[in-house]
Amino acid sequence: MGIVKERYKMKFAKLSVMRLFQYKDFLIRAKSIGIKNLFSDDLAEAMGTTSTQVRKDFSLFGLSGNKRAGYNIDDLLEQLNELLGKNEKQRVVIVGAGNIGRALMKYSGFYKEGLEIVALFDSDINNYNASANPPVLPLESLYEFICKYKIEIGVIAVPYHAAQQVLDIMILAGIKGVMNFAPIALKSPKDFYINDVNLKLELESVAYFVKALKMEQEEQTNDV
Amino acid sequence: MGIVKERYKMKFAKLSVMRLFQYKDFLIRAKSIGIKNLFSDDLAEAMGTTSTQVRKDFSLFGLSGNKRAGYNIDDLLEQLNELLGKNEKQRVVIVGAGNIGRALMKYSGFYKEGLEIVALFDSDINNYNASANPPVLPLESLYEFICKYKIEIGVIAVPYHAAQQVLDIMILAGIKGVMNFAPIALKSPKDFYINDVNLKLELESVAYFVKALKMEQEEQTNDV
DNA sequence: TGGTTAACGTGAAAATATTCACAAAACCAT
DNA sequence: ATGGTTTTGTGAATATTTTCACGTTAACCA
Ligand SMILES: NC(=O)c1ccc[n+]([C@@H]2O[C@H](COP(=O)([O-])OP(=O)(O)OC[C@H]3O[C@@H](n4cnc5c(N)ncnc54)[C@H](O)[C@@H]3O)[C@@H](O)[C@H]2O)c1
Ligand SMILES: NC(=O)c1ccc[n+]([C@@H]2O[C@H](COP(=O)([O-])OP(=O)(O)OC[C@H]3O[C@@H](n4cnc5c(N)ncnc54)[C@H](O)[C@@H]3O)[C@@H](O)[C@H]2O)c1
Repeated sequence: MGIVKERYKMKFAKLSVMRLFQYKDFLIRAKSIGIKNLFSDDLAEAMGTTSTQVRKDFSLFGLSGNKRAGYNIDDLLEQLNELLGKNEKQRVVIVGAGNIGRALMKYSGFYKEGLEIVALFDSDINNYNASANPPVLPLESLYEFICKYKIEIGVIAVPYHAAQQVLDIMILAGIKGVMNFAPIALKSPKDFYINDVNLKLELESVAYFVKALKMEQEEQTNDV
Repeated sequence: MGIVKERYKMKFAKLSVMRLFQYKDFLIRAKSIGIKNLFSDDLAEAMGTTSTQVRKDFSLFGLSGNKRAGYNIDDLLEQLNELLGKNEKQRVVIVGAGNIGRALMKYSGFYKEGLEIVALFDSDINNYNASANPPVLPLESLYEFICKYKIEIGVIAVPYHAAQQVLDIMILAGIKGVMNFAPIALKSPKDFYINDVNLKLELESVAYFVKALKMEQEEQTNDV
């Protein structure tokens, strides 16, 4: 019964999962500057949330600390790594070696967390570079590559009109989840995970909320 | 009373706002291929949501269509542009001319939506390029630039240890909201809007949920 | 050593977000 | 015109997430 409940939570508490990853990053940093223990208050302060939220997140996933002494960073990190699966290395392919694809490729932070970008794929012959590390390969070899190396994670960084076609190849070849930068709602089987990252939307929304804040202030000034 | 309610909703229905921007993008595309009208079902299908969600979002913001005839794209786009503020041009500065900063700079899609990237700033002299368009300028000129051109929107694309210091300059100079790529919780006044975009987190979470899906399937196979 | 108390852990309550269910309007066919 | 059908618009219900409130417990202190 308890286990079923846990599974259920794991499936639905998406936002908690996201926060756990963030807690982990902060803990790694705290550890690196010599901190050994901290309280839920400290974590909350660093993460811009509340101590209740921190403890609730931990509670949902069965992570525990010590009454009055807070959390031991080493213990907590061990539990988090277990839970979040740092220990298995995950290989990732990126399709689209343009602005975004290359930016991700050059970022070194993924590797530390067990995510290895093993290859990029592009349809433009001018972008091929088989001897680079990671290599940029022709789109035509995508299917075979995924099958051969049993890749499960992909990134879609192609223009929106090519995104579904790329995804279809990935699904057929055995990929189970993607991070998608193309601004389009992709179709996939139910047991496939898509994480849409729409950077235009993210920036537009900043402009919107800035305007909204401004209007709110004007209103308050005009009131009373 | 009605207006107050609307304002309240505008402030809190963040996810609805985000979806409105997405509806808008889809409508622009639909219009460009000659479509004149569509139903909430069509929109829902294209966006990967439900028609109820679409109508509810519209309802919250007072957007309306025609019973039985659905929505006229031109009308709807006009209302959306009014609401989401396409009509004002917004100038944006990016701090950090590295992988992410440059990827954003090269993306042409912002301009169409009234977002103009007017300059990048960096602390590394090797990245300066005052004659490029947009120019890459020294960090030292950031404060003055923002003040001079009354910029309100910023992007933070620097390493995490530099992010707060960059934000502090921006706040002081009059910026009102940022999109932040640095994986750290930034401190800002209450009337400042921060949109955190944590790409490592987004990719890690794909790996996590793929694993979670797999475990779920295994469980189902073992059950019965 | 036993009382104090700071901090955790977690049900219950509140706030948000989504989905349901259906009335009302618009169009169509007759 | 009239009845049937389609689609919108929206309160009410449900689901999810966050916050509150407080019991519990282990560390510290006198
Ligand atoms: N760069 C940004 O800041 C930004 C912002 C918002 C959204 N996006 C979205 O992210 C995606 C990628 O953007 P970008 O700026 O990197 O684009 P880009 O044009 O720089 O790169 C796209 C790459 O995909 C390749 N490509 C095209 N069709 C392909 C196919 N069928 N298979 C394989 N490769 C193919 C192209 O050759 C190109 O190298 C786009 O969907 C874009 O809308 C990007
Ligand atoms: N590239 C990615 O795929 C990726 C993925 C996840 C997170 N991020 C985050 O996004 C941010 C930017 O990443 P990136 O890959 O573009 O990094 P980058 O190292 O390529 O670029 C950072 C740029 O910021 C400049 N800089 C450093 N300190 C500065 C300061 N005080 N003021 C102005 N400029 C300064 C550097 O000179 C450099 O040009 C980082 O915080 C990183 O953690 C990036």
